[in-house]
Amino acid sequence: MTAAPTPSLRERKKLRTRQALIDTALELFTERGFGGVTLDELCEVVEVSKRTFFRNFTSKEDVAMAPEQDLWRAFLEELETTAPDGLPLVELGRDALLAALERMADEGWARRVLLSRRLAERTPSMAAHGLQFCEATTQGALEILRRRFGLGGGDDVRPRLAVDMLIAAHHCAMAGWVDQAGGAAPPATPDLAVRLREAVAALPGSLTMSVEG
Amino acid sequence: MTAAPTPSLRERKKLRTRQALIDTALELFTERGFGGVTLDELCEVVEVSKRTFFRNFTSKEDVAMAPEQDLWRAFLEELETTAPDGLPLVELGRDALLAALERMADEGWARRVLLSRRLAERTPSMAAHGLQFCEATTQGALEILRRRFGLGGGDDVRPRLAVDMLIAAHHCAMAGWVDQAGGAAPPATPDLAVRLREAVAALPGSLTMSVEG
DNA sequence: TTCAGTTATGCCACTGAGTGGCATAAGCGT
DNA sequence: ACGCTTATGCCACTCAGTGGCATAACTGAA
Repeated sequence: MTAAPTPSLRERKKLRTRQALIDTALELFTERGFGGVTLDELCEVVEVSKRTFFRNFTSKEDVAMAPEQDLWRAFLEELETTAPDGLPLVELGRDALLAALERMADEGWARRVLLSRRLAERTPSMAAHGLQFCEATTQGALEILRRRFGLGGGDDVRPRLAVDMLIAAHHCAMAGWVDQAGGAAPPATPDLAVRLREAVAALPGSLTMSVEG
Repeated sequence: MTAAPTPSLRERKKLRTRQALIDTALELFTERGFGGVTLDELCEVVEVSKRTFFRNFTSKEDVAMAPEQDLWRAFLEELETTAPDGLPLVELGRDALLAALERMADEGWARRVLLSRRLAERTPSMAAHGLQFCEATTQGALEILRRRFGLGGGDDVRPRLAVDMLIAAHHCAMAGWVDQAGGAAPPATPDLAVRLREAVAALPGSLTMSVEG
């Protein structure tokens, strides 16, 4: 929609090293664990100075969480351009997230996210970094909602709760998707979309659910 | 209920240095910012070796988030001993959290949490650490629910969503409480309890809320 | 009080993440 | 071929966090 077809050689080169860093990092971390790989090693493999690494990513955790960050960035963009429709806020967000998900269909995004999540499960600092980015996305989403629709003014906590619910549903969907992917079939983004719909649909039930039943 | 009245001199000493580290850390961080204070400085003020610091806390962020961790620990204990009652899961959790909150009424807990949250607002790594601890608490809560009530077996996502909703409500309550506390009156835990009740009560409305209304 | 046994602490050296400064090379427009 | 911009490389540095080992402090019993 907005991107140029060929964003100049310099840009492409930068993007390529960035991608190489992400892919190599996921590979090495998966092989020997997050703590078992130093940045110096990673940089040596990719043939890049450590200084360059930190111009592309904010931290060691950041490079391994990059795939998910792409999704959230796309989500905010979708939320920015989507039509109100009078839908419930949660469903509005859900549709924006689904649209963002469809944009990720290309290349090996699914594979990368899968590796990233598996890593995050056994690496607290990665999990923390991911959650922090979710929080930042929440803030961004609320800002958009406030600006576009005038929501969240004063002390109305409902928009915030609605966005948090959506993200909770996403976490559930992602967790189930990652677990399922352990078996034979390589996981695909459509599967994740289905799970997200299910999780959002389960929200009302989980609100009223009681311990016996 | 379970604690001993005087847990031996050694224990008390340990607790004292721990508390001194927390208080001094909050003080110094508030004064000069999280990044503006090195652990060596902190340890020098408290007259403790850096090695000792890391026997009490897992990281620099950890010491500043200790007050909130106490709350979550108490929450899990309450959840462990609370009666089912046939209440909705979210309300069960809410009551456990309220009970935990009442346990925090003593001393300057409110003041410490306030400082901690203010710090976390402008220190991403602290926010991340806090979120990660919430996530760990969620896992712990789900484990308790599964063990005590057989919930969450198979692929039922509802318990997980319910717990996440509770935590989202808590975040809202906490955020509002911290903002309000900026004025004159020093904030108290009862105020936080009220806000938590309100936030939980707002959950159904936020689920159905639409953009025009 | 003394004497073991336990446990917290201090000290020291070390790894590795992350930063700042500055020179250089690579892409870019003319 | 020429400057101009921008990414990169290199170097030295700070500081968080860890491991090992000696020592001091507490504890419980003789």
